[in-house]
Amino acid sequence: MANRVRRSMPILPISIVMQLTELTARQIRYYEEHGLISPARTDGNKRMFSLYDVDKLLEIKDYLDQGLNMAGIKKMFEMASRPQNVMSEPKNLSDEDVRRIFREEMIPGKSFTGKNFRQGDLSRFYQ
Amino acid sequence: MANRVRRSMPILPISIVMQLTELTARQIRYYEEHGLISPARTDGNKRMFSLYDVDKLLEIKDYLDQGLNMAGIKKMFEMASRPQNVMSEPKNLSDEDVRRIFREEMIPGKSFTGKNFRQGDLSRFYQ
DNA sequence: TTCGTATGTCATATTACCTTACATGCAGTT
DNA sequence: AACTGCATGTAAGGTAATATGACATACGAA
Repeated sequence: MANRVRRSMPILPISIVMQLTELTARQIRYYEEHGLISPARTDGNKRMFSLYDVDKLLEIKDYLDQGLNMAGIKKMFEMASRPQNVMSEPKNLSDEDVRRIFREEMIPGKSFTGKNFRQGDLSRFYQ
Repeated sequence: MANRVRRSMPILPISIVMQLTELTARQIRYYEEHGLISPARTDGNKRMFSLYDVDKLLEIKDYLDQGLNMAGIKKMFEMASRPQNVMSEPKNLSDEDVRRIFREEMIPGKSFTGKNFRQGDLSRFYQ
């Protein structure tokens, strides 16, 4: 379907991300400082966030509620970003496969049903 | 489908709208001055645009290319925002009907196929 | 030419964001 | 109780990205 804004396009200023996530600027910057997100920057050094970043911030909130710390959350993201080794057989995945899997499993909004993603967080902003 | 950002939510600063539409700030403000768009404002008076606003700006560009002036474009928007009188019979539309028609015919992204909307303008920002 | 329209450009003001630094509340340790 | 580390609050000082208003300009129509 061709009618969905690119989730990776940096279009949101921090003020809007604060509203969408109910996080403070301090929190958002702190998470960036610890490598959990990497928002784009304008020429003038202002952070610009994508919808993908917003999804990630909501995940971070959730993990924090569950008692994880920065290091733990970072690990979770690292795990989620590589194809998991379900069986022990070598899979012989091509780069293209990896990219497809990443897209389908990691990027929220593609398959919202995976266990890595909670449903309903962004639902108030969708119609 | 529940997975589309509310098109009416003001989330975009003017700099991003400039990129998305390839309009200058001057142009965007001028169109607002003439009542073609009505972006929201922050507490500090900065304009914040919705995706709906972006669609409208792209329409304005198109109409300008076709030689319309501000007044003409405004009329077009007024026309598009009311249910057109296809047959001369009284239709007995309920308020709910009117709202549905408005949604389906006016709001871009719902039915992108109507003659009121050009396809492909925003396509580079969608996937 | 003169006029109107859409847009460019500049000056000046203010907001929204930046970084840095220090403060604070709390959970575990010792 | 005192000490530590972590996540967050908060304040100071700097600047990018807006805002408005005024004047300039290109161009087509009268």
